[in-house]
This record gives sequence, C-alpha cells and structure tokens, in this order.
Amino acid sequence: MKRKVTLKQIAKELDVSISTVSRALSNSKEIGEETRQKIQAFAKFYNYRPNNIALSLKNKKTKTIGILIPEIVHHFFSTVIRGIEIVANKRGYNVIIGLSNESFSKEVINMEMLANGSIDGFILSISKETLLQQDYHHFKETISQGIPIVMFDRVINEVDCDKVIVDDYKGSINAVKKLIATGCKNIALITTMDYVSVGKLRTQGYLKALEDHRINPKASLILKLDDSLALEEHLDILEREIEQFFKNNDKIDGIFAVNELYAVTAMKVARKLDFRIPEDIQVIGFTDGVLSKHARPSLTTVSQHGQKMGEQAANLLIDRLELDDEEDDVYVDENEIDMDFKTVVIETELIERESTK
Amino acid sequence: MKRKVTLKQIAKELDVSISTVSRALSNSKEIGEETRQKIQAFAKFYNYRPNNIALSLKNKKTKTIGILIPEIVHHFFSTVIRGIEIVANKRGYNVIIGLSNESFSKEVINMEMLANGSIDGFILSISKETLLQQDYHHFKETISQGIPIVMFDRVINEVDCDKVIVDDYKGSINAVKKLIATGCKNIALITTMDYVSVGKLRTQGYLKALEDHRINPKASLILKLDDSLALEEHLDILEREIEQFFKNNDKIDGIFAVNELYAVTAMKVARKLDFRIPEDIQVIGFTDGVLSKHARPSLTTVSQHGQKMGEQAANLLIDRLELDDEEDDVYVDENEIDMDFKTVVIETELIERESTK
DNA sequence: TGTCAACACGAAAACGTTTGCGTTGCGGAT
DNA sequence: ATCCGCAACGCAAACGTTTTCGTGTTGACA
Repeated sequence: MKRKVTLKQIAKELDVSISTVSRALSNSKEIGEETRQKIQAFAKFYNYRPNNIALSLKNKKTKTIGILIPEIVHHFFSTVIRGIEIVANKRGYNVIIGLSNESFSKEVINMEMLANGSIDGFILSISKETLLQQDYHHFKETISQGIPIVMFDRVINEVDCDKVIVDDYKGSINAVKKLIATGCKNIALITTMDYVSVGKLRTQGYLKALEDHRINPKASLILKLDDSLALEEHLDILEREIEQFFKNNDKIDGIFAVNELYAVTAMKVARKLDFRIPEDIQVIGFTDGVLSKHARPSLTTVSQHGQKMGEQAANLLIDRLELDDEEDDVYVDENEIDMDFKTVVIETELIERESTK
Repeated sequence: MKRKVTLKQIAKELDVSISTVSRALSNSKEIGEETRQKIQAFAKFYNYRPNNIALSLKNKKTKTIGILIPEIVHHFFSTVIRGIEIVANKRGYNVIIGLSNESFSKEVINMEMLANGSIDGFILSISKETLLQQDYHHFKETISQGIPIVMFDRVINEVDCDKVIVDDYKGSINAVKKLIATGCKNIALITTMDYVSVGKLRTQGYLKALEDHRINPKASLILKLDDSLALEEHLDILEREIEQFFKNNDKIDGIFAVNELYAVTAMKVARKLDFRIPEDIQVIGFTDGVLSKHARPSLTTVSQHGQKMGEQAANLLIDRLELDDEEDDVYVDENEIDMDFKTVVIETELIERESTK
C-alpha cells in the first residue's frame, strides 16, 4: 500500500525545500532547469497529485457544489442532477448531494452540514414541508454567510437568489388550450394541494386558459389530491379517488393533470370505465418522464427540460462564484454588489403523443 | 454579510488563546468554569461551527463517500443512491457523485479527481466501456493507495474489494421457471451483448432453467440487442428489431427480458401483433422500475432491491473505513490485514403482476 | 577588489483545527 | 523559607498547499 506522496516527502527525498518542489511543479521560472527536471520526473514517477483538501483550505474554495433536493428516485430531479453534473464537471467542479426527503429538518441539517466549508454554493429545490411551514431562515442565513444559492423548480419569492424555473403557468395554459382546440368541452383538472408552488401555478394556468375561452370553471371538475397519494404504496387509493371523481362527472372529455402519475392513473381509470383515449377523453400531463413515453396510449405531456434547468442552474451558480473571486481583489461596495439576481425561465414544450388528437 | 467565525477570531475577541477556545468548546476539564461559559456563550451567539475542510485536513478523513455510476437518470441507480445516502447520512457521512456516462475515460478522470483527498472511499458500478476494455488499473491503483472501494451490480472478479450484487443467475432461473411452470413451451430471451456481466449472468440463468427442464434452447429464440438501443432516441429501432424477432418466431409464448425496457417494448409489440397478454404470451422483465408498475398490463419483474443494495454497500464501506481507523492505532501486519473482502448477495424477488398467469 | 544584479533556492506564514507539552501562579505541606 | 502539586491556560506542531519575502552564491563590471 503506497500512500499518496506529498510535497514534503518529495522535498525530503530530493533534499530540497518544499517551496522549491511546489514551484518546480508549477513550472516556475525561479527554479533552475536541472532541479526542475529532477523534481518533475520524481513527481511523475510517484504520481504526485496535490491534495484537494489542502488546496481547499488554502484557497478558501472547495470547487464543489452542494445539491439539495427532496428526492432522488424521481425522473425530473435526476435529470436536473445530470444537467448540473455535466456543467459542473466541465467547469472543474464536483457535486455533493443531500436529500431532504421532503422534510424541513433534514433540509436544514443537510444545509448546515454542507455550509461549514464543504461546498462553495448550493443548487436546491425546496422540500414540501419547508414550503408548507414557510420557514426560510436557513436559506437566508446561508446566503448571508456569503454562500450563494440557486433555486430551481420549487422556488420562493421571499429569498433573494438566482432561480431557474419552468413557466408552469404558461405551460399549463398551452396544454389546456390544446385540449380546448381539439374539441374538449369539459376539461377536468387533477392537481395537488396549493402549497406546492408549482401545483398552484399549474392550476392557475388551467383556470386562465378556460377564462380566455369564456368557459366557466366548475369546482366539480377540479380534483385536489393529497401529496401522499403520489407515493407508490398508495397507488390503489389514488386510483380509487380518481375513479370516484370520474363517476361523479360523466361528461369529462379532457383531463389536465399536474404530474405524470396522475395523468397515467387517470388514463388507466378511464380505460377501465370503457372510455376510449383520445376519442372519448383526451389527456395531458405535466413533467415528461419515463411513464409518459411508455404508457399505453403514450401520454401527451408538458416537458420541463430538466437537464437544461440543471445546466442553467449550474452555470448561474458557477458564474456567480467566479465573479465573487474577482471582487475579492477589487474592492466593491457591499451595498452596491450585484443585487441583480436572475430568474431564468426555461420554456416548456408540449410533446404530443397518442393521448390527444 | 457575516462570514463564518473561526476559533482565531473568537480567541482574539475574548483575549484568550486559540487552544483555550478549542478546548472550551469541547468541554475540556482543563478550562476554568468561568472562561468556558464565556467562550461557549460567545460561540453560540456567533453560531460557530468548526470548518469541515480544516477538520478533514487534520484528521486525514473527509467523512465523504464518492459514488461513481454510469448514469443517474435511471431508476435502479437512483434507488441505490438513495440507499447509500440514507445510511451515509445516518452514520455521519456525505456523498459526492460522479457520473461516468458509461465512458472509461470519464470514469478514470472522476476517480482521480476524487481520490486526491476529497473522499474516504468509493461505491461504484463499472461503466460499460470499462467492462468492454477490461482495463481496471484505476480501481487497483485507488485501492493500493489505501482508498477502499465497494462495487455494486456491475462488478468484476479481477479486483479485490467488497461487492454487493444481486443474484442475477438465480433470479433469472426463477423467472424462467415461473414461465415454464405456467405452461410456456417456447420461451424467448431478449438480452444484451455479453460483455455486460449482468446481461451474461441473466442469459446463463435462462439457459440453466431450460436445461433443468430438459428443454433445448434454440438460438432463434434468443435476441441479443445492442446497448445503444436502450437509449430513448432509438426506441423505434428497438421496436422494429423486436417486431422482426416476433415475426421470425411465431410460436413464442413466453418472454424473458433482461431489463424493463426490453420487456415493456416486447409487450407493446406483442399487442400490436394481436397477441393477448398473458393468455397468448407471458412476459417477465428484470429490474423493477416505474415502467413495470404502470405498464399495461403491468409487468411481472425480478426486483433487485436497489435501495437495499445501496444500504448494504454503504454499510460495508463505512464499516471498513472505521475499522481502518482502529488499525491505525494498533499495529497490524500489512500482509495479515483483512484480505477477507465480502461479497454480499441481495436476494431477488419475483414480483408477479398481470403479464404472467 | 569592491559593488551590485541576477539567479536559485529556503524560511515562514497562512488557511482552521486539535492536542501534547510547557509554563505560570498559587496554596498547602514540610 | 522551600518544595510540590495542581489548576488554568498558552505555545507550537501537525495536516498539505501556495506564496511572499528573504538570503546566499555567483558573475560581471567599474
């Protein structure tokens, strides 16, 4: 077992000083040709690599991004991670991942854990519990410590930071308009409780589209489901709820669901009740994942382009980090420092498949 | 912007030495009651938290696990990550993620990047390209540097380390036996090229099950597909390949596919060709993911219990890391050190759904 | 021969911790 | 008055780097 070789060991072995070794390896002109060659050869032979931790300590930057998300077994989130990782890697950063599991306390713990020097900045999507409690002190404290945050998808206005979102509102409007345009008269909405910002916005988009076409929304056509029903254990309950919803509204000819699972389950129920898709009922979901592509019939969805979101978020964060670097040199008035946080909106795309005409 | 406070700052402010502050905060008996109180109060007020990087440098351990996987937008892998994260978190570790994207060079780069002090150990699944090239020097070097590795799912015999695998062989045998037991006479196998170890093992399981029932395997009933067909862009090609396969073998009454996608696609094709499932053709897939649950009909699969694999892998790694700690104290003969690497086998489970009788 | 650059390198600080050991002051025992 | 012990704290090393500021040795030049 040959442990990693350090500058000190090389120095000792070659009977020079540590500083000489360091300089020789960085090709400093201050070191004589002969010594430099000798040191470089030795270092290469022993496969010397500078210790990241020591560098982090010295440079006060870790070249690591902390990702904090509610859940990882989730097509959308993993897509975002991939986007982040690709950009991070390209720009010389690593990513460290924390899962909040939709829990406020885990989110806080994880943040504090990583904020103590482990990372240079955060990219995160807020947990449902946090959204519900509306307690955002951990975000604000982190930012006030000089650690930048980029939020994506589930964001809030209360915290000043860069954000990357999808235009849930507009995406929903387009989806519902598509249903209207293809002849739907009674469009149902299957959504979540309002505290999840994205659910709320999508609901608003649904209403707006109806309004634009002078269609009166009916409360009976809106099904608000508890989030816990999205869990795999409660699939049957979810199915029953939706089935009941169908039986209460026999005129439904279009469905807009705020996520993939609701949409697919609705299709399942519809077929069970002998509706034909898309002839009798058309269905559109939000979030383009694996289910949509492989469902039977395949599902028309509003795609969020998760990977692009991740890439944008990573670029925003790294841009800010490296901008901060420069400002360490030049003195900049703290109050004048870029309070111009950006909110990047990723365009949604309606991916038409078999569940619509 | 109030930057993080350090021991030095506290010491200066309270006019004591750094060591006194450090000791006071760790409740050392050596520090006078009064001073201790004062320091603790001050530290609490300024929300002092020790800097992780400094601790890592001093302790020569980062309390961070490196995960290296081929792909993250993948139900199985993300499940494993969740398992790892849960255990890691519970035991005080963080996880840092690197994606090889099935590329050998990215795998190597990522490893070297993280091996330079950033992590204490690796949990990884080998990329296809690495498997194909059979170049495992980076694993061996990492291990010889004293950084332990735990491999999962895609493992190799050539490297000595802990491993967590699923019994692909046995799982496949059971699946195929189930098909045989329910009356299938002509069972087709849809698999990948042999260099991916799991594909190979699953193929062997298929053959073994047939052999046990004195059924002669027919080459025409085995479809080996190129991996690239699993990509989403090539879904149509995949479908055509499978359709052609069906047309060449009109007697197929059972299908065993080595992954979920192949199985679901096969079902799609079968229905298109007017076969009834499970009456005419029964289908079983490997890897229990989202598709299996929501496919129509829902798919009987061999579940790999990814989360459990992740948990086991994390426990194996951390156990070894913390065992190494103790051995730093007591002197242990290097040659006698535990060469007893474990290979944990996670039992597969046949989850029966609608695609089988 | 004395002066001064240029060259080649070393010492030490700094990043933030922990910890072994040394030091100070003081009270009590002899 | 002397010595010992102990309480309470400081010094400094160590982890592995980079970098600023020396410092010594050359050689050239006047």
